[in-house]
This record gives sequence, C-alpha cells and structure tokens, in this order.
Amino acid sequence: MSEETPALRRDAEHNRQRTLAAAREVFAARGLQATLNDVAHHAGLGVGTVYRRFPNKEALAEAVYAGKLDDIRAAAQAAQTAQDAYQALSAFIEHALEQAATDRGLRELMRRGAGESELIERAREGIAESCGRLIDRAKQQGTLRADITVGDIAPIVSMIDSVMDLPSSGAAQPWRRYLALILDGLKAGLRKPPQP
Amino acid sequence: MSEETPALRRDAEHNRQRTLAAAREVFAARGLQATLNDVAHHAGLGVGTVYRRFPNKEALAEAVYAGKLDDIRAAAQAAQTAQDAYQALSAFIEHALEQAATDRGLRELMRRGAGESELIERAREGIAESCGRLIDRAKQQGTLRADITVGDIAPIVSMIDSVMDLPSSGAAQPWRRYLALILDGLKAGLRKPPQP
DNA sequence: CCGAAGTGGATATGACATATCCGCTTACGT
DNA sequence: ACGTAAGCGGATATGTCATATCCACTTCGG
Repeated sequence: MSEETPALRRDAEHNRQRTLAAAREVFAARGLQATLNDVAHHAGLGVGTVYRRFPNKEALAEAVYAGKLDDIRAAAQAAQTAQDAYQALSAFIEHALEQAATDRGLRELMRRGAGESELIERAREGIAESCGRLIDRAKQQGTLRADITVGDIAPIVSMIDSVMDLPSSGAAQPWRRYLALILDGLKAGLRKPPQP
Repeated sequence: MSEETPALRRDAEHNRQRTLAAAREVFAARGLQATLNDVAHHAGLGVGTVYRRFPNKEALAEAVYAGKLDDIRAAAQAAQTAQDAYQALSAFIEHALEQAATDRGLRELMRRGAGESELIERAREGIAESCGRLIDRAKQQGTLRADITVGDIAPIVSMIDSVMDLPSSGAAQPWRRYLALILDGLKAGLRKPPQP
C-alpha cells in the first residue's frame, strides 16, 4: 500500500516489457541458470538496463513465473467443480505438465526444495490443498486406489519431468505415454485378483 | 600390452586404495561434482597425492565405477537364463535401481547423455542388448504389453531415479512403490476391457 | 645409508556469474 | 526549444570456485 511506483518513462516501461519477454524465452529454453547477460542481450539491451529494473535474477524469475504459477494454482482450484474427481485430477496433472513441457525454467523452479523459493512454496500449498480434496473425493467415488495420497503427486510430477529432460529420441512427446501409464496405475479396481 | 605398470611402492599402492575408497564414499554421498580436494581430504591425503595417481576427476570416477557398471551389465546378461522373461526384466531393473539408490554419483553418471562418457556408453550398449532380448521374449510369452520397447527402459529408470533425488519425506524407500506401479503397468492383459 | 619415489598443501590459473559505475543519450514538462 | 532528471550500455571490478601444479620435505627399500 505504501509502495508507490513512481511511473516509468515510456521507453523504460517498454524495455521492462522487452526484458520480461526475453527472460521468458531464455529461461524457457535454457533454464534458470541462464545469465542476466544472456537475457539482456537477447532483449537487445545492456545488462545495466536489466539490473536497473530487477535487483537480481531471482526477482526477474519471480516476475516471469508468478503468473504462470497462479494459473496452475487456479486450474487446480477450478478442477474442484468437475463431478468426476479422478478425471479432474488427471486432467489437472496433465495440464500442469504441459506447462512444464515447454518451459525448462518452470521445471527447474518446480524441482526447488522447500525453503528455496517462497514463490513456489505458496503455489505448492494451494495446489496441494486442491489436489488433496480431489484425491479424497476420487477415493469416495471409488475411482482412485485407496493407498494414494497427496504426497504421491509431487513424485509423480517429478518423474514425468525427468523424462522431459531426456534427449528425447523418437516420438514427439514421450512423456504423455508415461503419464498415461502411471495415471492408469492409480485407478481403483484394475488389479489382477491375487490368484483365481 | 605395451603399458607396463612399473609397480608402485607399497605405501603408494596403499594410498591409491585409500583414494579409491574415499572417492567411492564421497561420490556416493555427494555426487560427482564433489571436488578432488574433498576426496583427498576424506582419504586423509593431500591433493597432490591424488593427482599423482589419477590425472583428473574423470579418470578417478572411471576407476571407481567401471566395476559397478560391469556388474550391472553382467546382471542383465545373467537375467537371460531365467525362464520367465518379464520376471527377469523386472528383477534386473530393480537390481540396477538398488545400486543407484545408494550412490548419487552412479545416478549422475547414468543421466549423462550419449557422448559424455564412453564408460557409460559401453555399459549402456550391453545392457540395452540384454534388455532387448528379455523384452522380445516377454512379449512372446504374453507377459509384457506389445507396445513396450527397449527405448522405454531408460526413461523408466530415469523416472525412478528422479524420485530418489527428492527430499524424501515419509517412507524409507518411496521409489520401490513407484517402480512397482510402473512395472505393473507394463504387464500384458491387465487393461480394463474397453466397455462391458 | 642413499637415491628414487612419494607426499602435502599452498597457490597459480582460469572460468565464470553477479553486480556496479559513469559518461553519454533520450524523454518530456514547461 | 531546452534543461534536466531519467534512462542506457557495456566494460569491468568483484567474488567464488574447481582444477591442476610445484617443490621442499619425507619415506621406502635395495
């Protein structure tokens, strides 16, 4: 409330946008370890210009990804309205992974541990809560294995993530195959009966 | 044939062994990015001593992991003798992942792409060949889904690997659960029929 | 007991990313 | 138009870190 932004000069604002756009592209293509020099050059600007608007890479990354993470969180919340919870959960996971598939920076951000980025932390909380609700509901509907918990979502996402980093030889989006395989394994009532 | 090793002095040979042992421990615990300084210190030796025996970290890592990789390759070959190919394949994958589970360095080595280490390259070839045979045989025996290929093994291993790197909260070896989930998904004839 | 082999660890070297600084340029209110 | 505050560029200072070397000293072993 007290943080009055003094309004940027028009060219400065323009360059700020160019910086954000460049950062989005560079982070997506080369990951967060890309240099602010890289970003600046890709935007056709000097490094100084970038540092004038963003104190450091962390801040720039937050500006770039805050929106995307909110979208994902919102999607998890929106999934609550569906009547088939298992269906909604699957669709949400696939949706989230689609974002990750085209953005290496987002993948690296998602891999960050607990205290490494409170931006992620907040997103994770919201998403976990929504997923938890979906999971409970899906179990009640008898469509999800009873032994699945919220804690399984992160590992599953991480597993598919790792496939995306592989030097994909062959099919265009191999991760979809593996995701389908796993999601299928989560379904209730598909097990072969112990012994006939 | 022409490479005559001039036989080390007794203390030197002893230190070489200490270096290898320390490297095994340090690489296993902290990964290949650990410094040769770390290794030397952990062995109670000076850096110079380590560099006298191993020209660089790469060479030390090869000395450390050549054996382990050969073992894995051998296990893949040995699996051929089993009569149930699907069973043998599952067991082999689990065996390989058990090695990876306790050795971060090995995990990092396995993640290396094609041209990054010809040590891995050779191991990969042998393993791929053995797995290929097992896969073919399992399909013939009707125990493996027909759409699975050798190319699926690496991604699957990579997926489980990624779970091992996660800040495991909860069960001791979460990866076994996920491996079981996936292996189960590879079985033939478990699909729910399209519609009753 | 002597010379060759081995040792330690301080340090040179080289990469590399972060962030700053300041002379010059540009926007824009008057 | 013009003055000035805002903005710009990018060379470079700074800091970090791993690799590898060097050489005075120690130890082995014939």
